[in-house]
Amino acid sequence: MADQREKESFLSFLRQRRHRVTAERLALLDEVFRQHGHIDAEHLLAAARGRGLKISRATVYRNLDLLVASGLARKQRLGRRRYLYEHVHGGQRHDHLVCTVCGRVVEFLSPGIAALQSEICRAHGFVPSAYSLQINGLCQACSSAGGGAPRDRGAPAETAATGDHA
Amino acid sequence: MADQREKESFLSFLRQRRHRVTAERLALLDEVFRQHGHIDAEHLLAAARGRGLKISRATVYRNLDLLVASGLARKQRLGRRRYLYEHVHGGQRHDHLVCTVCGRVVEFLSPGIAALQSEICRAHGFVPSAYSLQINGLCQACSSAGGGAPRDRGAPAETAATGDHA
DNA sequence: CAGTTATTGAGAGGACGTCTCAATAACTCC
DNA sequence: GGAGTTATTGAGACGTCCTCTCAATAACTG
Repeated sequence: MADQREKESFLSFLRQRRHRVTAERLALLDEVFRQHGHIDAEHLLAAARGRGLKISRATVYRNLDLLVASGLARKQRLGRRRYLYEHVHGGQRHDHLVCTVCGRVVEFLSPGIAALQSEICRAHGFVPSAYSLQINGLCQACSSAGGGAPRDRGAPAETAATGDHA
Repeated sequence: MADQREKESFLSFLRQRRHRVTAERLALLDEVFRQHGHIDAEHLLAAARGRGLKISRATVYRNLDLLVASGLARKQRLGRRRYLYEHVHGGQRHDHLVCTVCGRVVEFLSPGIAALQSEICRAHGFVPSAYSLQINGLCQACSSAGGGAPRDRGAPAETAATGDHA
């Protein structure tokens, strides 16, 4: 698996920084690779514990941030309150459509937008380190499922109520 | 002042929804107009109280959200933990550059990006209600002040949150 | 003016991290 | 391998930023 390469990459990042390769880090790393798509710290913690690992919340957060620092993950606020972490795949930047009704997240790529962003940064003498673009609204399913009848007691995105213009 | 028109607009929004025009709402509305640029609920609360108003936190949040619902404001997570509310001026959408060092927020307009976003939504059958684009990085001042800026790689840390462990 | 009901205040509650600190365990060096 | 050094860990207290509850209050309505 390509996971192997990422793992290597993380390990060498650790060593370069003189960080230690602990059992917890490795376990967590495995746990991360087990996740598909977005990684939620609290879920990750629960999952790890569910699997019998004895690991503390602080350790999860610390190491997730380390993963970000290593460049392997990206940290963002999607949807509601939590941060979401996600793999960074070969420098391929993507952004998100978040359904305010069902919470579904759709990823999309837009080189065009990326280019415009770079241009804007240049224009402002701004040195970017992270982008975050997200569009909230109704996904196809929810909008065809009848306007405004939320049939899901889940956790719709935070900007749900904002009647922002389009 | 154009404030007057916005106030009107909010009042009629209230009436339409059969909401009441309370003293607190009006005071808060004034307070909001007193703010320049971004509105921070906690600051707003402090400011209102500092001015002698007796108002509860819950009321501030409730009414700020109402302001958003009315379309007069937008609610976003900029920078770190808090939400920021900001006026929506005549449908003119703008986005933000956020400096991870000094926290400065620079607004910018990009019709090009807006257009691409609409196109993406169409392509996904997605009905957008709110956009949020933000770029974190170093503002001109901070990057030329050079100094302690983390020099290492291009690690995409979302906020300065993870910029520790030097 | 009386009645109905949205709104308020105060503070409890809760989500989500972040921090502290003593105990532990990875590395390093011999 | 063993000792020493020090990064890392776990547990939980702590902090921030909202959100909720509920009885009291005050806007509208007729």
